[in-house]
Amino acid sequence: MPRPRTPLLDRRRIGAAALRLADEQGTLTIPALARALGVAPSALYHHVSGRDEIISLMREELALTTGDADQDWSQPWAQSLEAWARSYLAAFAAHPGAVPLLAVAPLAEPFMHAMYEKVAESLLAAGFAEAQVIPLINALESFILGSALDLVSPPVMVSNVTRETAPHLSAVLDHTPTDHTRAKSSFDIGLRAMLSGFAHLLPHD
Amino acid sequence: MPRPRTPLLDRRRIGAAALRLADEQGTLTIPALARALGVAPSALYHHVSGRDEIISLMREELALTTGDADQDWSQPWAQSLEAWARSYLAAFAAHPGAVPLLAVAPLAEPFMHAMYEKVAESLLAAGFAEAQVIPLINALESFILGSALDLVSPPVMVSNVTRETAPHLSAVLDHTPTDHTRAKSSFDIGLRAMLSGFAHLLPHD
DNA sequence: ACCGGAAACCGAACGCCTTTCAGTTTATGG
DNA sequence: CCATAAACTGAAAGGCGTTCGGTTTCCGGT
Repeated sequence: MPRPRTPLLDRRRIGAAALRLADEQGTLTIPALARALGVAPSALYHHVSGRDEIISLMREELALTTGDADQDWSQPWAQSLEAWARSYLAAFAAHPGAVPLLAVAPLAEPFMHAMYEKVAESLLAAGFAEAQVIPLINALESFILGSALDLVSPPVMVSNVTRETAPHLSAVLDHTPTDHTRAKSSFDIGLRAMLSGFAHLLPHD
Repeated sequence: MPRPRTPLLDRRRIGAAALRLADEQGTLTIPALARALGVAPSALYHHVSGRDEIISLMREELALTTGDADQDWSQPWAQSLEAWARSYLAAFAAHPGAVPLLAVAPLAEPFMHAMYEKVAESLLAAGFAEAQVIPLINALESFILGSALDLVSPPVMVSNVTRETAPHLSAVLDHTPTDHTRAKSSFDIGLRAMLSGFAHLLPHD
């Protein structure tokens, strides 16, 4: 078969299809991706260097399709940061099947820089020390990523054995939902705790 | 070749060898694991159902070799929790090459229950509501897991382009180390923030 | 308007990995 | 003591990631 009159592939389309596929199937294979794109597997290698780069493109696609533009950075820093964290998690949660893939992938720089710049500006304006800003962002990001993994991990089954050998654990588990609201409320409580902890680092506090 | 007089394999040895191998090589393949154990690849399938179960065994091994026994749960809850979190992260950090594998693996229940029971007891005694305990533990665990991934992720390179387009980000990056102490201080600041945030949930506060 | 080179894709092939299965020898227990 | 199960081997199937040579189409310079 010949070269098509109009190209079938470009990096953007590859990333989008890969994200959709990984989200639906939970795995990403080159043959499946090529099939979804209507192309032979080898065609992909004219646009990307390999599977790892495809995963990077998935993260770019995630950043692009995530509405991070509709974010109000003029609010007080804590509200901005909370909104940022929630939209960040929501982006992952929108593609549950792809999270395990994206979690261990190195982040695509250029698309993160714009966000980072805004967060850094907000935190500096709030009075945080320059040496604190990156650790603050990293800590929050680690929490978000860990929460995303928690969100998509299979629900924890509690064996009946636990009841006799671990009374306190059983007691608190009785007060905990087993569905996906558990991960959501864990994120809520952790996010608020972390943000209120950040507030105590400010000088005038 | 025949059945050996004394078995060469058991689940414990498989898990230990897999953890060591993944830590050193960064990847885990059945042929390499079999080679390390001095057996044929097919021999492994008489003890485990497949690769996924081997990864579960790695987590068991991690829990077993981690000194979580030398933990003093009689301290004030915040100190106990901080010590727990630090030893948890240290366990991951001791096997950097295996972290990406372990991060996305479902956790091996029975080995977590003992720890969870202790944490739950400590938090209940401190006065936290029963419905809060599991979310608190989950939030902390998500942060720890995310930090472990951050710890082993390749150092973020800052392109020079950033300097003109993202002045605030550049400024704070100048005050941030690029080596692995960055991830460590991010964990420190996040952990303290989260714990102090937890304290505010207590009624008498 | 032409033509050489690059671009875009296909098909086949290689090497590796996971998993299965039939066979061989040794331990075990009733 | 012997049948049965356990522990391992070797070969083979099927899949995946990747490379490479081949074919057709587009494009830029003259």
